[in-house]
Order: sequence, then structure tokens, then C-alpha cells
Amino acid sequence: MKILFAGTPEFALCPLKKLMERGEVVAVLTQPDKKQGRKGILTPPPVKVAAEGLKVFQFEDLSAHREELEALKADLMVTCAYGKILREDILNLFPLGVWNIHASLLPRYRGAAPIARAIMEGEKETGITIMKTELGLDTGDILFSRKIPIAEDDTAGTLGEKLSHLAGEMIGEAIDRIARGEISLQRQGEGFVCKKVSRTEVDFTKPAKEVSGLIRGLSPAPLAYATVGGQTLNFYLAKEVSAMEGECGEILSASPKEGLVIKCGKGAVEILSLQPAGGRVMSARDYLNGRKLSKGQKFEKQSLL
RNA sequence: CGCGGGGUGGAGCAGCCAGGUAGCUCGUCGGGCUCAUAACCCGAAGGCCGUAGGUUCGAAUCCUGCCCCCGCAA
Repeated sequence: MKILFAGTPEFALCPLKKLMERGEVVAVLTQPDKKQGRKGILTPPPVKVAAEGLKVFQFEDLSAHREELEALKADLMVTCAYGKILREDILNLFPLGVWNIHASLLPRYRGAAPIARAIMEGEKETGITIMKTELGLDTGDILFSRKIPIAEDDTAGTLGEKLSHLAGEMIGEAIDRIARGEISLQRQGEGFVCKKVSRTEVDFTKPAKEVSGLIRGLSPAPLAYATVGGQTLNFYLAKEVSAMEGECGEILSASPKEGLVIKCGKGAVEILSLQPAGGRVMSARDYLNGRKLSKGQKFEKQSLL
């Protein structure tokens, strides 16, 4: 089986490696290098790095390079968080079709950031769906899907890793099925498309469950943040804790022993891991060791300042 | 020249502005208390203060160069 693999971020690595082990990848398609970080260093996407030794294409406009893709004579194409919408002229290039690996239980969470969305919505489980890629965004018929539970302490990062591994296992099976012609597709139900997630200020008037979900869903990027005492903190991990009296956004405890607990609209959250501006990511306990916060202080809404 | 924070025992910080015994909280180790403990008490180990020069009788502290880490913005 000759496969063209299209993917970009970390998440696509397990499936890519799986297919590379099987020796089926004839070429890899990924996004162009992008400037990242303070110094604007041109950084290649993870998939490009992992695909070392293979032919890698980083086209801005696929249709303009249709002949090159056609010349690969690939049997099928696998897409996995590639980041570009494929048009019909590309979809038609592969005799066995184009198949997509999506990190949600479709039809839920189509589009961008399905992992983050599932956590933010407080889902108890999510999964991987392998489906036919068609013109509509993540609307294609489903080959099969598999579930995985979302743990209380899962972040988009940890859950993404688990899902990536699952995707790696599933893609091999999917290719085998396709090769054998055992393709029974299932139509998707109604769904909606999710937008990209972006850096968000925590609203402590929301229920603790939502606050925790927001923090974990946006971790380790693009992160949820809040400001207290003039300093902005990025949150990496939080959990709900039993409710105590206090105003929304008020610090209920801030000692290395008790941890950093903040009152929310309903219940409270304990921040477990955070990063102060200019500092490294650290546990809330380490952060509090420098005695920076005290009980009773309140997080300010930046938008109101 | 985008804006900014920071490099001090294992961790998080103070000390720097007004040079002159290396300090705090936590952890670690030892001991004590306790039915017991992540609790409490006592004690100990552990740092060429990022690096290279300079000023000085004396530099973590002042001056200069360099390296590294990070937040925002793009």
C-alpha cells in the first residue's frame, strides 16, 4: 500500500510513525515552517521533523502542485490534523480514497481543537474517528471509531498524547481493512463545527467545573490566564474542590500546604500547576513558597481595568 | 532594533537602589514527640550568588561584554 500522509502537529506523529514502520508512506504533506517564539525562529512542524528521510511537501496551495502529488501514484491518502481543507481535485487523486483521523467521536466536535473542546465541555469520554475525507469539514462517512475516557486530571496535552497513541493503533487496522475491501461506512448524524481555541482569561464567576475544564482544555497551549496583584498567571492544571464561602475570584487559601484555592461561581478550583509571567511552569505549591499570595486577595478582571 | 521579567544550596523566593558575617519558606538527612501522621519540636548537610573582565581595602550588591531561561506581542 502506497500512502501519502498529510499532518502537521504532535498529534499526527503516532499515526505517521505507525505507517512509516509499515513502510507504506511514500511522501508526507505538511504545513510550511512557521515563525515561532520571541525571536521569530522559523520552526518546522513536528511531522516534518519526524518524517526525516521521506519526501516532504510543504505546499501553500495544493492544487497548484497537483501533478507532483499525482506522480507519487499513491493508493490512498491519510490526513491527520493537517490544517488545510482539501479540494475535490486533490480528493480524486487517490484510487482508494482519502481517509481522515479525527480526534473526537464524530459527529461531535468537528473542526479545530476537538480535544480541547471535549475537555472544556466537560465530556467524560472522547475518542478517535477514522472517516472518509470529503468536501464538508469532518462530515465524511465513518469507517470506525474508538472511545477513551477523559480523566479528571487530563489536559489537552495529556489527552492528546493518549489519543495520538490510539490513533496510531487504529490507523494500521484501518489500512488493513481498506486493503481487504472490508469497508462498511456509517453516516454521521447532525453535528457542528468547532472553532480554534485561543488564549482566554478565566472568568471565576463561572462554575468550578467550567473553570477547571477551560484551564485543562487550553493547557499546555494556548492557556487560560488570570491576574492577581498586578501579575498575570498562566494556568496549566486545576481541579474542582469542595465549595467554601467567599466571593468569586477570591483566594480561599494560598499556602504551600493547602494549595491555591480560588472561589468560583459554583464551588471552587484548586490550581495545581501554573506559570508566572517571566517564570517557569511550576506547581502551585512551589509558587506559593515564595509567599506571593495571601488568603483574601482577589483575581482582578483585566477587561475591567 | 517590538514590549517586558529572570538567572542566589534540590525547589520557590528575599537580599541588589544607599558595597563589608549567605537569609526565608519548602524539601532532604538525623533525632525527639505521638497509637499514628503529609502535624509538631530540635539539629544537620548542602551555595565558587549564570559567566568573563573592570572599579574597590573589600562585590550577590556598582560598571561593561557574553551565555542561558521565560511572559506578552507578532
